[in-house]
Amino acid sequence: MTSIQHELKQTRPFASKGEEAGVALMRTADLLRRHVAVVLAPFDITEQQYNVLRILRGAGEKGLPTLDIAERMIEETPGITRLIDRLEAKKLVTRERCNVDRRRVYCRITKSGFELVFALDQPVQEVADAALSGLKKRHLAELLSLLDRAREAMHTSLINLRAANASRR
Amino acid sequence: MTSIQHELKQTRPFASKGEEAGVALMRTADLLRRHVAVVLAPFDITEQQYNVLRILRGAGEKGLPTLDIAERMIEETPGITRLIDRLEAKKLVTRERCNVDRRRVYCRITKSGFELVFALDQPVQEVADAALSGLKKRHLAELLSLLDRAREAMHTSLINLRAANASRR
DNA sequence: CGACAATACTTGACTAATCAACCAATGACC
DNA sequence: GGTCATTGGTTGATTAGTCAAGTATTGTCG
Repeated sequence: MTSIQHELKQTRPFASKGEEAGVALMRTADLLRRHVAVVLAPFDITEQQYNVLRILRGAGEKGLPTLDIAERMIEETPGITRLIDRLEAKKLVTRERCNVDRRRVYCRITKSGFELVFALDQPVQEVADAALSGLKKRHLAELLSLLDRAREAMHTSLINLRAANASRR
Repeated sequence: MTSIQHELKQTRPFASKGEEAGVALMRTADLLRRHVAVVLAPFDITEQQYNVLRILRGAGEKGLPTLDIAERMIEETPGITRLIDRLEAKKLVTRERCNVDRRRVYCRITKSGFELVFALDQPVQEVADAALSGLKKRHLAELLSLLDRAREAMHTSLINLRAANASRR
């Protein structure tokens, strides 16, 4: 009986190693996500909102068009517009329509948004390191390389899957 | 520049290896989650609903009390009651109050719920294997062991974190 | 230059997740 | 046996996520 089976009190075995690794992967990520959420909660922002703020900090002065932000999110987010609506309401970002290409809306982080992300830098790093403290440096590097390798295959297969699914209608 | 930085078009470096591994972990898991979601979509159930059905299949005839299901979920779900409400509405599970301990509500999978999970076994396993096809057997085993090790530390630290946060009020 | 496709969002309608407050049943203790 | 904490679950209010359809702008090509 593997550790993940024990954790989830599973009675039946996994159909394949891939399925087992997949379940372990999603569960581990969820646990980590919740670590971060606990740190963010007192500041009244969600992980996704925090993710946007960090992206916009990285983008600098000129900001970034809405959909470019969506592309850079850790977790895919179709509701990017309303996500940014909420950040705008909190005055953590501003939006401005681009004059060169009037379809685009540039988003920029505000001063108070910047201060918020900055204040969160240390606690977030600390919680991430603490959460993964079970792994030594060498293990972290190994994990990273395995994950990179896994994602490579997934990136193309997800596109294919969706295309196949869409055409089925 | 690492692969995850390139993927997210990140301009600034990660503060620590832990943070970088954490981001890679959440992104990889999200990608996998979406693979599964695409497979489940035609059957009109979400990943969480599917997770509950699989748990109840494993539980067998006698079923499982509501909160016991919550404990076994891959992703933590405070909204377990309403999640099962929806499964009940679809006639995929039934609920019955326990006569021995009248606080408990036992949930059981129905015949059509069982048939649905059964029909999904193969496609779900296939998509998981396909998604992780970048990793050879040996790699999967390594990944699994690294994830197990990571979760061990997280399990206790999350409880502590939440307790510390709660008492701060 | 005019039709048509593509891009970059936005909106509406709906479903799902979250948190706190609640209620009922049980267990523990004097 | 009566109080009080605990357990197991539900509900209400709010926020967030999702999908499909819509609008405005731009780019393409005959």
